[in-house]
Amino acid sequence: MSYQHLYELHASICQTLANPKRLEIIAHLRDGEKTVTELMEAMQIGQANLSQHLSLMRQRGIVTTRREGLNIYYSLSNPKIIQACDLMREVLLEYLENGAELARKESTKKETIS
Amino acid sequence: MSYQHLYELHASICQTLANPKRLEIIAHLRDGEKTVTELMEAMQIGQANLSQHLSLMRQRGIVTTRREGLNIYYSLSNPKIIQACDLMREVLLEYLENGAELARKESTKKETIS
DNA sequence: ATTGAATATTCTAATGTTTGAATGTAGTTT
DNA sequence: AAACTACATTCAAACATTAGAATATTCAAT
Repeated sequence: MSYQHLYELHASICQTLANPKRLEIIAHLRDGEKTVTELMEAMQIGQANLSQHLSLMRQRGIVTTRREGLNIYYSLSNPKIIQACDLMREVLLEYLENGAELARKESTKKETIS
Repeated sequence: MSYQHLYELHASICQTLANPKRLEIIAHLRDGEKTVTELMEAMQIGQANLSQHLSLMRQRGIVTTRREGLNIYYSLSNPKIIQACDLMREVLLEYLENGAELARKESTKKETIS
């Protein structure tokens, strides 16, 4: 298996997390399995679209399913997904704080100049 | 700031990692800053395209730059990015191992059935 | 001032993603 | 077996991403 191909697979994992609805799904599954209906009620999303997202996440190995009667329970397949999401969230928050700081300094600079 | 908006920002961080070339750039920057030319020589990529990827990564706060004469040095802005990438790589590898296992079991199943 | 090297930007065609509407399927209840 | 519930799939339009070609910018050397 070539490195190029590994990067592509790796990218497809990232791609799966690169959508606000899917991140929200992950947040909901963080504390245990949920049915599609439960997710649909918790989120603001149409049934078809939710199903599409879940289907993609299942294909990529992010979630697994279990049927019980009419309901299908979705759960995260690997706790490291939560860790990765949390880390990226931290990167985001640090960026926002930093960006706010930078913006403040920049505006001060401009004020000093003008 | 609404949760929806946070999910969107979070998704845009993930989106930035969701490309094989950009993951490769991150891998190259993992052990220190590099110029565009160094990256270009290390990777199989055109100059314009590399510049586009770097520009996107800079906008999203993934990398920072420093100019020295003609050269511009790029470096990762936050070590947590490496951690997040590593975690996702682990998720991928565990999935591949598992998938291989599943595929083996599935094929055994089919053999048993037929 | 001109030239050359390193990097960035713009434009565009090809390709990929997202979403809702409509329809299909699988299990359950009556 | 017919009707119902929970979920999945298909289709198509809107939108976003990717990459190369051409062009522009920025600094350095002459």
